[in-house]
Amino acid sequence: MVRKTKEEAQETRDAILDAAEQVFQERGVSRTSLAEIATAAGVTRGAVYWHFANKADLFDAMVQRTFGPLDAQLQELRAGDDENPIRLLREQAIQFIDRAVNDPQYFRLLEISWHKCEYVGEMAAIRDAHLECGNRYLAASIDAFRLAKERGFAPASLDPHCAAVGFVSLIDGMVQNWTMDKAVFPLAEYGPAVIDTYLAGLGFDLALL
Amino acid sequence: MVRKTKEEAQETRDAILDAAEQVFQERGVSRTSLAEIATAAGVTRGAVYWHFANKADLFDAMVQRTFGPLDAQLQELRAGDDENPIRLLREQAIQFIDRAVNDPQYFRLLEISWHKCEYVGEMAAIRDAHLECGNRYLAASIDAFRLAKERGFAPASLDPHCAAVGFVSLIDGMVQNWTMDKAVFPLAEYGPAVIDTYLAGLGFDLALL
DNA sequence: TTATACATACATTCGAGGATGTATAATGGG
DNA sequence: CCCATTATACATCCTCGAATGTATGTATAA
Repeated sequence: MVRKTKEEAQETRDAILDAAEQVFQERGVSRTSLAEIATAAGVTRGAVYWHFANKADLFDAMVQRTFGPLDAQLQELRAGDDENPIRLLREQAIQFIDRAVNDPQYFRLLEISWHKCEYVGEMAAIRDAHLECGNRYLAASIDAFRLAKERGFAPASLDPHCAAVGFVSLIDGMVQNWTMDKAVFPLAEYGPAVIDTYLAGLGFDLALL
Repeated sequence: MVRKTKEEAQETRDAILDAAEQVFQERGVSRTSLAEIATAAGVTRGAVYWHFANKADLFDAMVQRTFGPLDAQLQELRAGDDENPIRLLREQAIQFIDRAVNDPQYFRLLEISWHKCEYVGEMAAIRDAHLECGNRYLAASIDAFRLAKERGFAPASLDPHCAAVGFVSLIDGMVQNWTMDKAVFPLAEYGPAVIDTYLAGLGFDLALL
């Protein structure tokens, strides 16, 4: 039970992160002590403090583990050279919804960061990162709507900024409400339908998507 | 500083609730001690414990103070005998947005319950109340869409449940995103526009609203 | 005279953050 | 290739402050 190999050390680190997800989801971030996480992971607080400076650092690592790779997908959106950029925007939104529905770990992270965590104090940095990521997604959406308008897929009256705000708010709102109580409505079914409703309201021809 | 009259006692109670709003917003619910609230209110912990059993009880009272009367407005929606119930639904949604923009106390409560509070443990009861309130609003929205369809204001293909989920999610998402950073977009301006976009996508004639 | 509306003081618990111990893997020298 | 050294990956221990809840004191309104 001492001095593991580097691989084993990585495993315990992952075990701590896994345990943190579980306990954070059950008891909330600020109410869980590092001792609880250690116990859930089958180690002592010493191990936790070895791998992470404090709870905020642990939380940050936990978030980065699953939300970090998400940035790559964002780049894909901006680099997309589809004739109609809204097609890709729609695709990725539906992918996001599908992942929230089917990937339990992703769901846990969403639930924790939305309903089991207070974005204040040392968590403010994480909040800012979260917010900045959201803003980059919004910026990409604005670009997509603007491009689509220039290419004639949307009416000239369309305001790209307003349209994008509504689009991302719609998705955020649906997934957030769904994470509060999955039984209220079937997200996998309603999600795409509501998105298409909104896009139709903007004047897009759904047959072209 | 001793034995006040009943009126004065009510004033200190309100002062404690006011202070709680401020401190909760600044530092988050779980990170603020009752001592901080007491100091901010200009009293001691004794006063806080006299008026409230503990932090959860205080939080509950704080929420009820501003969100309690909201239920009455909900009844208004169900009792509304407008020919087109979506007109009233739209009106109330815009009122909600306006209040979030113009009423600082209302905004504080929204920000606290969305971003500065963890819905776990003893707060779970409050979460459930919050959720139940949301579900009642959703139920009222479903009714409104169903009625509107029956009366021919919407195409026969409209699914009232799905339409209502999208509607409330849209509003929730916009106001939530706006509370995270007011500078990203003008809620008072975009809110109604996005709502109308969505309603148009559902097939409603905006001229009739 | 009693209940109220607090202030003050006290006991207890709990979690954070080091300090320290320690067995072993990794590394370098002969 | 073997051995000594060092760094690693934890476990254990200790101290400290902070927050909670309660108990008690007390002046005044009722």
